[in-house]
Amino acid sequence: MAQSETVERILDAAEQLFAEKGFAETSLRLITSKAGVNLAAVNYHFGSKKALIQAVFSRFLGPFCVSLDKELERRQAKPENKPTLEELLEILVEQALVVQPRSGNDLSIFMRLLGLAFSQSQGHLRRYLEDMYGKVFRRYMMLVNEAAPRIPPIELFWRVHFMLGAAAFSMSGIKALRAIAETDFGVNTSIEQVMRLMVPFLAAGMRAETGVTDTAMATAQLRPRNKSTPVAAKV
Amino acid sequence: MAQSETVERILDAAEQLFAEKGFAETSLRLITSKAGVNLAAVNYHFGSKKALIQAVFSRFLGPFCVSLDKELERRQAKPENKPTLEELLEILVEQALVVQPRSGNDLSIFMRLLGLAFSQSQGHLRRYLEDMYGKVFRRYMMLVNEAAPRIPPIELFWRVHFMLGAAAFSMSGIKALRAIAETDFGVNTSIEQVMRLMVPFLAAGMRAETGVTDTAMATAQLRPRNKSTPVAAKV
DNA sequence: CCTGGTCTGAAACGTATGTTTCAAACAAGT
DNA sequence: ACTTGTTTGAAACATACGTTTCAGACCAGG
Repeated sequence: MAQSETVERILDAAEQLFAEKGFAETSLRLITSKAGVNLAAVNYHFGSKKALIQAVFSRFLGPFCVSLDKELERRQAKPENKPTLEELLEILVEQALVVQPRSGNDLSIFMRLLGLAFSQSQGHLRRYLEDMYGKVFRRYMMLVNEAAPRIPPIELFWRVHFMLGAAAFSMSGIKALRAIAETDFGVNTSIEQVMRLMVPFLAAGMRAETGVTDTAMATAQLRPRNKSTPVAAKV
Repeated sequence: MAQSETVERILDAAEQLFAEKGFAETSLRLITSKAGVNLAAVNYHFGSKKALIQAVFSRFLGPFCVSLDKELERRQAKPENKPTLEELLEILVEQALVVQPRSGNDLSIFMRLLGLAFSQSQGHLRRYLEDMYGKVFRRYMMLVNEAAPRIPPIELFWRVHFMLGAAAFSMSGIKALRAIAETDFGVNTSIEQVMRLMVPFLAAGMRAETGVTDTAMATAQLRPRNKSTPVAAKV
């Protein structure tokens, strides 16, 4: 039995091309030719293009979520020093960095794929992610709520998604934006620097005074969830 | 000569479908059947699908940019009371609302299209937008710099894009996110409420303490631009 | 050295897409 | 009313895609 290096090469090529061009714009022929394997290999190993997309996400989001979940659990275990908002942000960055051992695979690919998952083709992928990684997201939200007790939980829910959007969007266009920044200001901004610039921006936004006036929204609490957990944003 | 109502119907249908499904996932046949016109009409009136996409953007971004540019010029004209960051945010929201007279066309479509322009198919559309609306963006950046004099301009450049990302992303998935918020918290959040929640979040992020340590970045100033203005993010 | 299942190579299939064609329908100018 | 240029309708075209097929290469186990 040939140990299939082919699978990894397909995943590598697909990951890179998806991040670069999106899902619909990336054909299987382009993927397989970049990977140097046969066209049929995709359908043989993965079954379909949809399954390939999910496999790409599983490979890079799975370890991240497992690692993040462990870290969050470790923080929850000692309630004497609860993490601040800044620490909660840094945990995300840190875990995202830990999980990226593959060559030529910087964080921008990670974030860009994540952004694509939400913005493209509202169908199978979103659902797949929802019930796959909802648990981690809810654990994270609980810690956020504890770190910002003065802000209504529903407002924090939205702020977390504003945060996610800022990160995903910036990383999506990071290549073009860096070029523009260099042209306009004459200095290069590395990806790590951009991420570091993001932390104070997001942390300040998270702990801004509440903008909620509606009393129903101000008092709404996170409901317990008994069934499987359809939550859109994980990470 | 028949005054072409067909063109408008195509643009309406295309705008809605693009926002819903993305560009590659929306076929011309779907557009024309939704618009109730013939398939050939698209290529007759617009020449190609690419040109149709650009036409959709021109129709909704053009008036917005013109209107925004006028408003910004009016503010610059009286330097005695410069706009605050909050006011600069509200100008954007206000102008976006002013420009939307078409039926069934809420702000979420506007923002979602904008997000798609950046995240999808890094090719023709981005370039088209860049040299079309760069001027307005630079005028806006100047006012932002004056409103937050303690923050290095390059950091403000990035923060404006974080801002844009938060808005575009949230509005992209607004439908799903609203449903989740309702399930999780039992309260409905209207689109207007979401936008209002965004203002304090973004304003606080914009005026957060600088995270710049590098002296080259701290002192970098916006360079004058003599040639045509390739700037990625407008709005 | 066979032999079994695992995997690859090259080609073909069916379908959907963007685009083109061309005759017919229409509106306006004279 | 007739003609001319403009717009539509229906069909066809070429291409690219995801998927399937199947003969054969590969490599373990006997």
